[in-house]
Amino acid sequence: MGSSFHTFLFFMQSYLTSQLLRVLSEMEGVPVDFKPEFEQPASTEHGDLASNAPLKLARFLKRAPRQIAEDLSERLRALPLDPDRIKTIEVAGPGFLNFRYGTAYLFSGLEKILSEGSNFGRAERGSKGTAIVEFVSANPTGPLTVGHGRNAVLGDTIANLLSWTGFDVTREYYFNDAGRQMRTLGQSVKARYLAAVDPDISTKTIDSDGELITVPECFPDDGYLGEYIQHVASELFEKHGDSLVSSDSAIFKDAAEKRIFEEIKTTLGRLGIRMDSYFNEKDLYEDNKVWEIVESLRELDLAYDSEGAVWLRTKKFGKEKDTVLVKSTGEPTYRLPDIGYHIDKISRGFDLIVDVFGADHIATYPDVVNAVKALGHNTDSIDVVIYQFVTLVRKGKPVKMSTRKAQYVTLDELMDEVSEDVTRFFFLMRSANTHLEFDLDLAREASDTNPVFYLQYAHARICSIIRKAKEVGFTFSQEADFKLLTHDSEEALLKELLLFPDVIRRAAESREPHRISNYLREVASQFTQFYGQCRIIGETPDLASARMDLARASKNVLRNGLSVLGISAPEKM
RNA sequence: GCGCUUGUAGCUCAGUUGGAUAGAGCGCUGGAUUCCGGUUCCAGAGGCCGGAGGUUCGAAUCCUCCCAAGCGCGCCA
Repeated sequence: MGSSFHTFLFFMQSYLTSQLLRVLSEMEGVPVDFKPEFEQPASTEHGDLASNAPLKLARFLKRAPRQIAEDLSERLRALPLDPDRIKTIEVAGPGFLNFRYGTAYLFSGLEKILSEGSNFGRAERGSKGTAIVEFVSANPTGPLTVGHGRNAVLGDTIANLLSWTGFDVTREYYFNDAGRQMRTLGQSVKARYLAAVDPDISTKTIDSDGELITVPECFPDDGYLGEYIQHVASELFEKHGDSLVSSDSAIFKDAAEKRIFEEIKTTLGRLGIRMDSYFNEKDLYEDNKVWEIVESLRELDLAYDSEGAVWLRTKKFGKEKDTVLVKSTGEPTYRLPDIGYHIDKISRGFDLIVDVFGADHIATYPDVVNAVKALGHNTDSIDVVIYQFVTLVRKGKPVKMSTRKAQYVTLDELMDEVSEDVTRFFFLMRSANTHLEFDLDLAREASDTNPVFYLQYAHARICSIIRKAKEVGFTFSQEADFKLLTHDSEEALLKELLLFPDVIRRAAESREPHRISNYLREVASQFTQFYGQCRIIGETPDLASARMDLARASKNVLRNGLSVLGISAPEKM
């Protein structure tokens, strides 16, 4: 089964830590709780793994760091270190200890990549407990937009990462089909329906971001102008004729909601996203749960009445102002059910609760977490991932977008234009924390300037080599002798491949999928360098099979990595 | 005005949680290649890491103050 708990780096670091501690225990002046640290040097000249222990120890031992480094390296050599694992120790720079891996250990890693196949880099399911990732969570008022797309892809990939590192993951979509937004939706549909029934209905013009639009007289001022509203309306007209003219707008709301939700699910499906559960905010109002929360907050003096509304004392959480929890109409603002929702998730016993929110929530989500905490719940398991907004760029200029009105690019349109794989990748190739500039011209390009194709091409090329070998009937030796892999590019590639489980782990822990895309680019690059310098077919059977195994291992890592990102790994392009 | 986030090569962005000479892709300049897929590879130019202080052996990274951008700031979510 999976290996990621005992990753290659983990093995090396714990081995070197134990050996270093052994040596340090014989030296005077070393603090008892001293823990050596390791890092992967930026430059290969500095070896495979480096420790700054001598630098850290300088102030305790009152000796020059380099001197300490020399001393330590002498003592480590005298142990001696296992040459299969560590080939060389060097003292360098201001006092670093640089270690280089032994090839025997690298080759056992290669065997592992091949034998674990699609599980390489994956930890045992459930070994870390359970996690819930809440994402998308758009209310069904219209098609998903590009902004939702970033949320969806980010959430789904974080869920993948958590699953790969051993969590049993639930993907949840939280929505609200009550409230003002949805009423407006119903009214918008009804107005369009009435216009379909009676084409001569009186109209008015409204201003939408400077554009004048003609709508029926009864169309709500902040109504939804998207074309899909008219689709739903004309469907209702075709089906029911004019029999709904005097119906309540709730019927129209329900019809629109059902239709829109189906479309949302279809859109998510195109991206390969399947939710495990849909949580309707409405359910929180059963058993009076949310009202009990208000009472509890009152008892804690965190809620009070004023101007006919109930207020949350966010000032106590360090905010400048208090905020409304229940409107004077008696309707809660989103904060209250959100508090209830998080308490619900905590009570469902998840070990990790991840929320994926847009930058517009950045200032408000702490209120929710603080309230949950004040109510006596442990909020340590809650982790909020915030992503910045997306700007579509065409021909170097930003594409204008206005979410509420008719003028926006839907996620479906984006996928139609640049494909599902490219959409996912572009959302994942930058850290969530930075503004994403989505260059449509670059995304459409099927060349090496487009990073997705670079990765997929490397995979397809390996598949092609395998096919070719079969075609020409090339014979490999039974068992590959990895010792024949002596070329620099072979060793560099193998070392890169072995990092995969660690990259997965770190990306999962920091909830940063972009680390995977960066890493895969590196793998693809290392592979093409190897490919450029070393031939496979045509070499002696021994060398060819060793290299073929290295190529297969590369294919395995590329495929596993792409599958974490939810992107296809084509055999041909 | 206040809060959060961000500021790194011409452009888009990484930067292993404080390490060594700050990197990649694109673009630009120059080269390579009879080949298992030219959707390739190599080299070069390009930087006051927004600015100024501070912390220490060591700062793009941590602290303070400025400057700029994005998001938010009592009954939208």
